[in-house]
Amino acid sequence: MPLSTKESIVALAENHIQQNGYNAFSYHDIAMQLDIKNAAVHYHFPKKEDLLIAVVEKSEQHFLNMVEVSKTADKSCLDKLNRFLRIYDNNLDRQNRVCLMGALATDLFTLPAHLRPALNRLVETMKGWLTETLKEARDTGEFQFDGVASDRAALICSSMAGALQLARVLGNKEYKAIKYQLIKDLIQ
Amino acid sequence: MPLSTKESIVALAENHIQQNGYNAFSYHDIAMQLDIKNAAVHYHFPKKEDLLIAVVEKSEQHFLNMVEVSKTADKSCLDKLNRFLRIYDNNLDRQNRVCLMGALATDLFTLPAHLRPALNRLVETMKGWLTETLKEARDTGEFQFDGVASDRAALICSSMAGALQLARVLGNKEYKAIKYQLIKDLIQ
DNA sequence: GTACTTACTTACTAATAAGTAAGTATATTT
DNA sequence: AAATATACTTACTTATTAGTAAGTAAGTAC
Repeated sequence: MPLSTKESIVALAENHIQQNGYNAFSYHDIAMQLDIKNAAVHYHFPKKEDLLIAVVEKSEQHFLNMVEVSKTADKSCLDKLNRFLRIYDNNLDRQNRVCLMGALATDLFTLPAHLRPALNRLVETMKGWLTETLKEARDTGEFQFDGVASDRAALICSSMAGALQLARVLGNKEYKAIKYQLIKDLIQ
Repeated sequence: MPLSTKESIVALAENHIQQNGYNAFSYHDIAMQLDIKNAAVHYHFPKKEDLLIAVVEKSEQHFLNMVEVSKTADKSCLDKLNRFLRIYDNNLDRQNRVCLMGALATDLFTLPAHLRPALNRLVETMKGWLTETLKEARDTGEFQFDGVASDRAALICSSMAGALQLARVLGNKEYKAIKYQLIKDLIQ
């Protein structure tokens, strides 16, 4: 089924944010793309921060859906990890989008305060799932790594966020090199 | 000696960019901080992009100075690596600044085209020096790691960029965990 | 069929932005 | 002493932005 106007606004806003950051798009941009007026966007999301929260919450929902699919579809922890990393691959493929955390981190202190718990929740959810996956993999002997699993999860999240950004500056080859380095460090 | 007005403008712009991004500061902000007028900033840097280029070039110069100091001051490659990582530590200490690459990556495609070679040069310079340091350390047996040294250097650059961003969202504990994980993976 | 809701449009406001043109005071050069 | 360069200020323009108030057309509820 086609997206409602409201859903389309969120999808376009997400894309703008991950393409150029929160400050680089206006309600007018989105209105034009949907062939509606500025005020129609305000009807659905009165303040720009309402739209931002919706984008972050949609992204968390999207991740939780991925987790559900993973439960039945992935047989190994490497499968799970690869599914996780595909989130970043997809961003790279969509015209070098950066990840949502990376896109919002720089502007974070200029953004409305109640964005922060929403973003924190999203990142904790992602890092938490990755931590559990790493623990499980180390228990079964599938992965080997030193230190605390949650620290390793934080390293992977920050590396991938940085990799998408570095790819913009140095090229996409860098992204792949970083990604395979991270995997190799786990399977040895 | 005190900074000239021109130098102060660059220093303040750098700080704004790494604090809140390129789009979140105006010439008016800088003028106010220096108790001069809007147009005085335009006198020194006619276009905002001129100021941006100056910030990136100053940052590269700063790095090259660090390299010179390192040549005589650092006895081991671990000393060199720690000096490199101190760049990021200093950003964390200065009210959770993100690194310049990370700050500009999100907005990159909205920025004037001639910013890109300047930023590319800065990042290549940093990555190049880190690559040489890693090679040297592996040759002497000080560090151990798999794969190509330049890939490992890319991983460290992206991880640290991401770590500063993740620290904003999840807290500074994450930063330290990521940093020590990276070092531990080299010295084992 | 009347009240109410949904999803908008029209038409605006207020604020902020980058950038410019013209003028001025002070120092430097010739 | 006159000309010129430096480092600004004053006063402005143009463009863009988030946000709003009031109106409307089409559907839904009762």
